[in-house]
Amino acid sequence: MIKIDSTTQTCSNCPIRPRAICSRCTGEELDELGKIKYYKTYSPGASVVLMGDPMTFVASVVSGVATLSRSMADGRMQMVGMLLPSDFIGRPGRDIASFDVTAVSELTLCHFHKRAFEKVTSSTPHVQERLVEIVLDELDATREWMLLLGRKTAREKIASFLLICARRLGTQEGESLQMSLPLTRDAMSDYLGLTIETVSRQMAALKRDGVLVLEGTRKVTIPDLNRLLDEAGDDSDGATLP
Amino acid sequence: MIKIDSTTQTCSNCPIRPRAICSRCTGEELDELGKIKYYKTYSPGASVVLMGDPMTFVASVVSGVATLSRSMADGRMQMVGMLLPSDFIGRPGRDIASFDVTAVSELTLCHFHKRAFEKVTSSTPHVQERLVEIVLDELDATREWMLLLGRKTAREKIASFLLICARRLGTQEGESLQMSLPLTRDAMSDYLGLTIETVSRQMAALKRDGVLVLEGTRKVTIPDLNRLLDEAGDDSDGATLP
DNA sequence: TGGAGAAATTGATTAGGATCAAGGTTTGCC
DNA sequence: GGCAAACCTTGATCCTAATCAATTTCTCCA
Repeated sequence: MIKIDSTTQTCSNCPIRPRAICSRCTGEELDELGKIKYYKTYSPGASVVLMGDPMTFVASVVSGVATLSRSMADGRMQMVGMLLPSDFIGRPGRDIASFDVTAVSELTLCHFHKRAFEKVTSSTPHVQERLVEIVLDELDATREWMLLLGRKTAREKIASFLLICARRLGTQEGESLQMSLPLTRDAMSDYLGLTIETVSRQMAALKRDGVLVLEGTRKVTIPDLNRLLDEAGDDSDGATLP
Repeated sequence: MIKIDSTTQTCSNCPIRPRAICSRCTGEELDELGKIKYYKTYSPGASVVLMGDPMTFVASVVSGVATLSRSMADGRMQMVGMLLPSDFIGRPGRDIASFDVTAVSELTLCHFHKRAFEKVTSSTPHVQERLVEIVLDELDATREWMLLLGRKTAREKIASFLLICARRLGTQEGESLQMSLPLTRDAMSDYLGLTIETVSRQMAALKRDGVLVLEGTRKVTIPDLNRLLDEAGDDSDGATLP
């Protein structure tokens, strides 16, 4: 029987957070799943799946960071999503991966066999409904990202990225907010549709202007979240992560 | 009882194409829906829903073209999707619209009350499954579009757009392919993350280079689809429409 | 059929980010 | 601790697409 640890918001029987899949699970529905899970670890840079590969599993991120991306024949590539702990990888009903999944840090996934997973979801209406919701959330976040890619300036893109990271990874520290960036400058440039040089320059500019404080290259402090929000040029504060 | 007209691939009882929602409906599941549908017409430029509005219906496009878009406080906007006949508008389980829907031509929608629709879907597993699939398709198309917005040149963007239009709207005409563009230059620029001037110039360039033939401003002939595919710089030929 | 307004094209100029090219810093490992 | 490789920053220059500014071409209705 699956229990939800309401403190950590993490399902105690599996690393899939309630918001990811089992928010309404009170009982045995996912029990079978718990029995068939297995863990797998990937080193930084390792490929989890390649576009076109058969997808025989669904999984959730236990620890580390992974990216979703698509690339062109000549090597240009665009990240289309970033996966943090508790995020879900998988396409119920789909057999072929439609993008690359790559580990950007030491990454641990909790796998489930896709068929078994599908068996559970298809026989459990509320899990099915939750799936539609998850995918709709992803779609919303992805469309938000389209606005960023198509219309925002480099500075706004960086600010938006920091904002998204702050929302998911930031910890309050008195007035300000602290976090450790999940991506290298290089991966950031892939995500934002920029070059690494532009990312570096704009980070420097935001630092110079007091929007952020950098300690080393990854540790970021945001002294004033509203200031960052302004810089991101965002209407909606519902920005989430594709 | 819903019947599927296999010739037109259109459900005879409602204008939702089988691929959109009821490909496996052989019987009464959607019967109730057929009774409660109603049609509504919008003139060009009219707003169907605005971001943040309560969404009390789901609908499908009967005729005309609509766009999905998001905009920033200062007026910059980005189209995030284009809806052609048979496409589906709606977010089962969602009460608030997360983008604007606008008619770009005379537009007729077939509406269903959302609650009634949800009742049908939630009690019909295979319709539920189909819903997940529809949203996953949209997600794939949207991610494909992210690659375009983030990494393609203006010329490649135009070529990609033409390719997508050709796939959905083109009619074989001997060796070549003909179609009528569904969007104005202005709407194209919104879709592609460009300005209207750049769209115009690149269309002219592609015409000059023999990739397309223009008759008036909307009628396009593609003499060689492979040439266009090259210009679009696309790996996958699975490009679909967000 | 003519004319007005919308839509599209074309030209000149500018600017934001890419590219090319060195240097600096971290990080990790022996 | 020292070294190498990866990662990051900074500078100079270039180029693509944006911006500003007129026309020109459609469209559609009186």
